[in-house]
Amino acid sequence: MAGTKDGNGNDGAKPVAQRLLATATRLFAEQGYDRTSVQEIVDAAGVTKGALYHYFGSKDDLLHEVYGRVLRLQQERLDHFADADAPVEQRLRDAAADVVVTTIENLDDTKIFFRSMHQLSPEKDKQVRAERRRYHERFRALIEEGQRTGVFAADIPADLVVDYHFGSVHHLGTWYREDGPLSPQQVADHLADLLLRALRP
Amino acid sequence: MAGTKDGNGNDGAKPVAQRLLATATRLFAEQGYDRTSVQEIVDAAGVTKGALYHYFGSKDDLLHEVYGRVLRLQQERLDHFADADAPVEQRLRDAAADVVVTTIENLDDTKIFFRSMHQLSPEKDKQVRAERRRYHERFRALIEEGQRTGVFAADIPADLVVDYHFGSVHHLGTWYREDGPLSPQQVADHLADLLLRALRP
Amino acid sequence: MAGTKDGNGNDGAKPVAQRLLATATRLFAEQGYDRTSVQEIVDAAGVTKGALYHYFGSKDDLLHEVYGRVLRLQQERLDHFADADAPVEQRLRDAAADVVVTTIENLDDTKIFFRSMHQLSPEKDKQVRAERRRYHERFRALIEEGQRTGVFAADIPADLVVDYHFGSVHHLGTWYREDGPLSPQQVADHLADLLLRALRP
Amino acid sequence: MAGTKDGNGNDGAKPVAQRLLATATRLFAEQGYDRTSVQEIVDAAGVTKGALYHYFGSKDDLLHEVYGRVLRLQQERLDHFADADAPVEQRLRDAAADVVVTTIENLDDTKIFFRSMHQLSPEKDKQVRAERRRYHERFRALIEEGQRTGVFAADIPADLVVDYHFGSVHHLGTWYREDGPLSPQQVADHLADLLLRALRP
DNA sequence: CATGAATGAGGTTTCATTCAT
DNA sequence: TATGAATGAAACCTCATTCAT
Repeated sequence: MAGTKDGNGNDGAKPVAQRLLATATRLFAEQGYDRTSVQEIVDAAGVTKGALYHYFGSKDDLLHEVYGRVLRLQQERLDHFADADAPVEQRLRDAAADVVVTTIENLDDTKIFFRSMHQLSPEKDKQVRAERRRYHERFRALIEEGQRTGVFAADIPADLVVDYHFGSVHHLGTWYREDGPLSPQQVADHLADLLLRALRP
Repeated sequence: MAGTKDGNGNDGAKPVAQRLLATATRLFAEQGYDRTSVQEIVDAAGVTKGALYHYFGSKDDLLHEVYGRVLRLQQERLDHFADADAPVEQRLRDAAADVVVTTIENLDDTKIFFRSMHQLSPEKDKQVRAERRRYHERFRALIEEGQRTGVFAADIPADLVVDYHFGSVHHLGTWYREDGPLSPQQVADHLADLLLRALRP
Repeated sequence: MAGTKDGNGNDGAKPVAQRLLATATRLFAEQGYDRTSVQEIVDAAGVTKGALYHYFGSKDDLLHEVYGRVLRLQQERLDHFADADAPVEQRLRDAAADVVVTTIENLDDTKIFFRSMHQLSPEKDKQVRAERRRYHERFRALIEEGQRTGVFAADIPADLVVDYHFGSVHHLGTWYREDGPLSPQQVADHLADLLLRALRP
Repeated sequence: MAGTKDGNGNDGAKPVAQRLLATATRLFAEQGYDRTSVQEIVDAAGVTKGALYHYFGSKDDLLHEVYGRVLRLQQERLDHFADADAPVEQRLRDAAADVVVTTIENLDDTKIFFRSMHQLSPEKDKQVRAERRRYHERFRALIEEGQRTGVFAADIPADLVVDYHFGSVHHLGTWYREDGPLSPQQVADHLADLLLRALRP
């Protein structure tokens, strides 16, 4: 009786809601939000539409849940590294590398995040933008701190540097392959290195 | 009174095919490819669906045309700067800055490009990927040249650096606003600067 | 007042899928497959398009279902008569007459069958052809048996005789009228008679 | 300069109108009337739509022209054989065989004829039906003559016999293959034979 | 004679969502 | 909790025909 009830791949091991979310995440990442039908999701999850609408108010809700998970995760981790007791260049390096690793480890979620953000309903979009802004500002504060204390070059707007780094993070979904030559940590180290070098005074 | 009947953007001034393409570009950039219906495009362009399908074989074709235009433009400009007679750090800086300026100047096209690439039909997708690869390789060659000649740091994969820079270019559509504090040229100079600094040995 | 709300043929008495199939059959027979729109079918059946596509994968599927029904019916009946314990000329006469009667009794289905066969999708067409061939061969075997045993003229290809008879069956949809002078059984007897006479040695 | 003007397959050898009709006939036979678009016809004939509508009032007209040609041909030939100076059984045999041969020799036209008859506009349909009726009656008269004079069995309605034979003619398009084992003349002889044997008193 | 751009109605199909059970 | 039949709007696309040139 332990583990799964039946033998097919989509058994009842995980609670239905989680299974639906995981399936939707995979399909959204593979095909895009608009190209994925509710029917596909429930078929792949082995449930019926009624079940989906029991747990989620709409298809849009599913997308929002994916966002929520990835946003909470990244914010927590950024706070963790930014609050550490270390020189600012170390804290920035750690934070910059960590977001790369967690992005790669959750590549499906982040692909969806960056590609489908503009497909949320207006109200949810507003909410997500607010959380994104908070994240951006925390990261920017690190850069500004370094600029104030003279360890980073100050002749460049901190906002631009944030977008510079997140551009490369955003882009990971386009080119990173699990079976490529670099491990997530190696990519992270290289990208953090590039950022820190670019900020050398 | 010059041109045609009325003064707004949707009169009959431009040939129908061009008008359709321009309208589609704008709507795709604003709403995304999937969210934009053929009906919306033809209504906004002031023609009927029949006219659209007279000039374009499918909705997919419209997207492909947008891509073609931006790809040709960027490849031409990259070739121009990469072939120049100047030190490699100058050629890379110019190319890196130029792609930022032209991306901002064609922000609708490039937004579509980066967001909707994966929504092309398989055959067209293949074709676009091939052209993208050619672009990528030309850019990478510049970096490798600098690494070989010792003017750029050699302890980082050139491929990764290309994706590093194009991440920030890709990202422009997400944050750049015409009415923001920085002109396209200023953004370009800053981003090229960041790249060149990151590559200092 | 038995059954459901109203007394006309399109109430909710029959399950929706059956009602759709019956309606489609009638309309295909009257107007042809291509000339009958899905909208006409659902309007006549008193449901919406969504309902039709809930039960049938495509318009093509509807046609295929009609075929399936008539093919199964005719094959069963042919097998029944061909397997009987009687002289071959009796078995052939019975089979030949029966296919005429059942064709007339299901004239809508068979009209569609003969007129629209070539409008099936390639894969379904292949399947139908295979079943038709099986039917043809069973019928031919009867003729060949009579030819071998000397009760039928042997100087004519059995294949041709099968097509000779089925030509007249095929043709029934073109000229037979319910209110004409001959009952289905009379037509069947005459046509079987013609076939048997033509086969006299 | 003799013959054709240019080297492609659809040159100007034949007058445009004839070329259009021949092309339409082939396409209608291959794909059916409804499945063949005017665009396909003009593309295959190497002209433009304007040209087609210059010569033919509508797509329907093309179909009607195909019918007209085959109807005139068959009526002429039937009249010729029926008016001959020979015993009625000879005249019937010749007419019955001839319609088979000319049907096979114009199989495209006759396929269209039998399959698409019901797709004519009401007025043209009426006209075609009238000509068909005239043909049918001429053929029936031969049978009745033989029945009156005792050379044919009289216990069967002459109308039914006509449809019996024309069923097999109608059916030719379904099974006859140019590369099959029987020549048109052989098929014709066999089918005429079957008819005459069936009519033996 | 012939062109081909443009029309506008209609084609089949998909889909998120609801609701009686 | 969960089902799945049914909705109805909207999607992309096709086509016979017209008309200014």
